[in-house]
Amino acid sequence: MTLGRIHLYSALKSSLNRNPGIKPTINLSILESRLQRCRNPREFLQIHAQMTITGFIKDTFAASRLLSFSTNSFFFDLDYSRWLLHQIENSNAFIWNTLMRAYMQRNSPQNCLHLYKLMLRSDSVPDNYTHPIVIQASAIRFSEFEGKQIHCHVSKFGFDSDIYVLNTLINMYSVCGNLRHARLVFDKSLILDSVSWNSILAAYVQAGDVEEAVQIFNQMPEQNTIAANSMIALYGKCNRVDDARMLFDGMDARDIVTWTAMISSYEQNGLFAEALKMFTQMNSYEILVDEVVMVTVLSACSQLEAVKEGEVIHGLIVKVGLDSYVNLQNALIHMYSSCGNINAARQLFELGDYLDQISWNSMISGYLKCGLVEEAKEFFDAMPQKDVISWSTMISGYAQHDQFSETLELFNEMQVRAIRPDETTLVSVISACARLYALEQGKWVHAYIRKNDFRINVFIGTTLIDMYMKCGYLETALEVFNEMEKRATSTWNAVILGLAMNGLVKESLEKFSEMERCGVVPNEITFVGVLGACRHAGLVDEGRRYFNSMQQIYKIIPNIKHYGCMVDLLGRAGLLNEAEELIESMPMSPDVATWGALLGACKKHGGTEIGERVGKKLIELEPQHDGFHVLLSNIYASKGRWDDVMELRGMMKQRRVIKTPGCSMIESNGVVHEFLAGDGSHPQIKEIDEMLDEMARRLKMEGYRPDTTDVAFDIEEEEKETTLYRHSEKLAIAFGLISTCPPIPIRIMKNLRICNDCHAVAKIISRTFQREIVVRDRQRFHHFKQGVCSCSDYW
DNA sequence: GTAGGGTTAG
Repeated sequence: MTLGRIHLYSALKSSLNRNPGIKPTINLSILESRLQRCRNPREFLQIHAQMTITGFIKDTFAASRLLSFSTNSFFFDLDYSRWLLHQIENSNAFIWNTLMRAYMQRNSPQNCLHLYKLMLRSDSVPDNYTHPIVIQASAIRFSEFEGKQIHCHVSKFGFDSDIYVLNTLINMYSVCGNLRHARLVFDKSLILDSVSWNSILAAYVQAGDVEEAVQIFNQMPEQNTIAANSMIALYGKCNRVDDARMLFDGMDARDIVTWTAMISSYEQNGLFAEALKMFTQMNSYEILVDEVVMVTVLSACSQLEAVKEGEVIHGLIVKVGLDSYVNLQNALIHMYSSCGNINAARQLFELGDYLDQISWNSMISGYLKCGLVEEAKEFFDAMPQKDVISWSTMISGYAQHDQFSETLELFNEMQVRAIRPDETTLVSVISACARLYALEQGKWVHAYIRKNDFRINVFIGTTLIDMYMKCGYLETALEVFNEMEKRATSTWNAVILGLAMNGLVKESLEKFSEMERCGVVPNEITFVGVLGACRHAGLVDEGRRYFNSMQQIYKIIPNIKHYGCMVDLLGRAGLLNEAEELIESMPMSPDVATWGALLGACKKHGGTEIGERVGKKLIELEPQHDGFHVLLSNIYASKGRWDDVMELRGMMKQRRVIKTPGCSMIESNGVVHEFLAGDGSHPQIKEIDEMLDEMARRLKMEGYRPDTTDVAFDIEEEEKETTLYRHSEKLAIAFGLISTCPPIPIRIMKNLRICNDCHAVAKIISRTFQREIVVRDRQRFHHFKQGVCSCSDYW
């Protein structure tokens, strides 16, 4: 197009040259009036040709009018203006500035800077307007290197004391993160105006340095609205919403930015209702709303799932004509889908004129939020363009809906398509590995992270620790922890929970002390870990102490999980009455898990009276739950009350309660093998049987007697032993002995809790076969080594 | 020509 116009220009010029007789005159006032009427490139080119022929183009001011027009006209692109600039013989700084500014307006700082270089090589000398433009260009490119070079030019050309130049320099250094230089320019500057103060304040605000920002703000000769607005926003970001509000209340001139900053402060601190209240208040002052405040308020509605308020705001957006902002469209899509109204979101999406990648991605996440995983996948597959976030949204969506195999599959597909995942994607993938116990996959992702230079940030690190802990890889988990530069509370939590889960109770509680010493504030989850640690080791007194200090020192109100831990801790220690009293004292209604803990304790400690009561209650509450029937039946069985056992089994049959079969998994050469109790379906069952016989022989030599107390069937002792003998974990151990070699531990995952007998057997096997055995049951880990278990037989 | 508010996708 540009070339076409230039050809057109040449044609016009030569035609005018061929008719020297009709050489029209042109002067400044004619030029102005003709430019004013100029509506298309042809007219413009005629003017240009005329100016060239008449030599009027040599008039620098006239030439600048021409160029300026071209940069503002919609029918020329800047390549043309640039060509035009090179046609001008007597150009000056104003002309160069005009084009450089035009490049900035069109978001092209690189062209702006390139032009500056050309300018330096030309006859034109930069003026006081030139440097602010190019400094801004390097700021937009976050290029401190370029900015510094221009800073040198500023000195060279003697603009050291131009306040515009200095203020732009402060801004550039602050944007590039060089606070020190920003401050240096500020301090050296002899004239400071409100923009200088606002700029240096902005530097500290951007860096999140509240203390320094407050100091600057207080030193300011006059605290203007712009500065106060930034301070409100900064307070909000630093969780100092009260300070923000105080400043807000003290202001006498508030504009839309002030209100937005305050509303967003509330929002960032989770005070969504307060944010909405502020918005209502703002409207009563008849302040004109804009798209920024609307986006903020819609986000509050999403968080509150306040669809009614969201609809009102939607109406307002349409009424004031802001509905063509794509950001607002997206915020609306998000709001509706967060509130569960996927149809409204879908409608907006389908009717939307201005959609972008975020709109598409928001729809995927909308479907996922509404639990429509398949629809999300269909939408994902149909997308014209997928970016990392599309992939990551879908991948984490699968993970959040417990579809872990799909998570890994989609991640693999991403690899096949050679799309580089980002940290967030990896977090979902690692957590899926943890949930699937897919240790090999998880290790692969860890290696992948290292190989591809991903930063192990807090999230990735914490997830890796969690995965390794859940897979029983303590050392690697701790290695990751030690290598991390930054640790959040959740990171400490992962270690505390993980160590406890793996039976290292002492170490777990030590980590908690270390956390306190490091000044990291524990949260609810930390205490779930700490109390869980106490529970695993039966540390009743410590447990009570932590339970109290959690409330008194850290002001954490115990939740149902904390109560559950305490009930379990007390119950397992045989303090059945105290456990039951604690349940009675709970402010919230106890859940099934809490009663279940008590029931388990009753089974362990023969608390038949409480057990029967609790068991019956639980069965009433959850008639389909197999575990409670089994526990109660075990309680009856241990007392030889076979009639009650039979009755219960009849009831189970009648209610079609299916007892979850014990299932153990073991990974060998990257393949996961599954064994059910009494399972004879494995292709290597013959060898497994032989190994089981060998195991039995050695066990006998060790003087082992089968522990049949967990077998709740009214059958002969010998038969009980046979049932025990084929428990899924024993099959898996036998297979592990055949298929893996020392010193690699035999790693087994079990869906239920390990029974007394298998526990005893695993201990002996670990000694007589000189093999480490790691069993992860649904509660915790058991590391068997040299005849001892990490749980110290307390579980 | 320089300075302020933001979220919407994981």
